[in-house]
Amino acid sequence: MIIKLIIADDHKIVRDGLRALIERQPNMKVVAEASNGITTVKLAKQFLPDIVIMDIGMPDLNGVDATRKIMEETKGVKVIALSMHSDKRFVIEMLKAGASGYLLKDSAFEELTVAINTVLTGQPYLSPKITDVVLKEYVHKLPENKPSVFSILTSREREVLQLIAEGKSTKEIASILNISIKTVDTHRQQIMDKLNIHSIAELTKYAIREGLTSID
Amino acid sequence: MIIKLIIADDHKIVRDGLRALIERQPNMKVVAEASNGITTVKLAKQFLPDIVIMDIGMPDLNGVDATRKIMEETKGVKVIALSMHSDKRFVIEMLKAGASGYLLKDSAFEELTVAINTVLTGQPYLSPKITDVVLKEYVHKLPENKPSVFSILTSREREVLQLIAEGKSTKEIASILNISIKTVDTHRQQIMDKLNIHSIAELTKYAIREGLTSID
DNA sequence: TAAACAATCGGGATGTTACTGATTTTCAAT
DNA sequence: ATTGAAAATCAGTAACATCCCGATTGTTTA
Repeated sequence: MIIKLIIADDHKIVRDGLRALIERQPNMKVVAEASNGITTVKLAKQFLPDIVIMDIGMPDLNGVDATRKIMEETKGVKVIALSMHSDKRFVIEMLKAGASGYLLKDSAFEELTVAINTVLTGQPYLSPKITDVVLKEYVHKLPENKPSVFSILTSREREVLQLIAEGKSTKEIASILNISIKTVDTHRQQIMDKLNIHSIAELTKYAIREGLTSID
Repeated sequence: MIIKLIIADDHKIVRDGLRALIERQPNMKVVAEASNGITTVKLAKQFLPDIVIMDIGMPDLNGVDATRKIMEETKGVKVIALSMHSDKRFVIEMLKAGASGYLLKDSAFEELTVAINTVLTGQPYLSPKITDVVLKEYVHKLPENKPSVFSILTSREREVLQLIAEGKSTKEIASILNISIKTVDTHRQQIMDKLNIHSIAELTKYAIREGLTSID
């Protein structure tokens, strides 16, 4: 039995590469390719493949919503997300939309074949780096529907983080908040421990991602 | 005669795909792969390939500066940029750095083989969509709307800035670049003076805006 | 050739951070 | 009202980072 696949990615050379890799597998065949979300949905309905390999960042219709539509409008078509983002919000949204797998583009091709075979047995497949993220989020969400990623940090910690990400020095922050430098130190330490981030640069990126500061 | 290539891209599955495509060409061989800029330069010096296929957005050292280094430190090694950006500044800087070709990831693989063969005859190759951008720039000599990081900072300064924005400490940077901590200090000071930015957080935001680092 | 730039390094004063420990405040639950 | 947990506060000390000064060497450019 031949496994039928559709490849959806907005970069043709990436599709070409994936097709070359997949067609080295004797039991797999790429029946169609798409470079945007709308076409992907259309082709999925038309070809009813076993698997759609879905990039997230695509024009017209993003991979998440394309997945949702495929789930609504077809039966038995599984979606495996192939993304460069390990951002937990993307992962969660993709899984909510009905994806059966989530792979990072960092992965080796062999991981994709494992993912395809796993997904076809009805089980989900996640990249190891992704599993961690998802489990943490899941555990956090169990007791209450707290959508905020900031359930980790206290409001004071968020204040301090924001000021750090705005480029303020420890001394300046202490002055702005009318507390001692040592207290600011401790807050920063606590923030870094909680987030497992240990540089101002990465802290800044985190704050940007979470909307605590802007890039300007 | 076999054409020797090095593939540099931070996504393993993309490298896997490109390798699969290239190795279907009987006269081409991938002699090495790299997932960051510094390794790419090292491997180029070591293997002296005919062509380096170079992604622009890579950790440690971006594709533009990696290209510049390869031009300085090797002879006869051609670089073909493979980028998802058609941003004018990236194209111009990449060509100034010494790249012989600039392909968009939208391109088909066949275009890459054409590019490789063209570049080996000593001629440049650009994706059709790119040609337009470049010609306008050269013919009309439009003033660059914003002075980019490439015109303000030296290549060494950009290296240091990128590592700072990736969260590396002064000590780590000194170790990575094999220079003294004091030199890194001076570079950072020089960077901050030139940009009139005086915190790691704002430096990080600047690096993000200029494409020297990514938000994840 | 002189001037400017790039890359390298050092001394010394000051500021920041990591690690450890501790006190006070707040506030919800019993 | 008391207890317990979390939050917010602060300090000492060693290591590290940063700022401000100056300096050397090689390369490029006017």
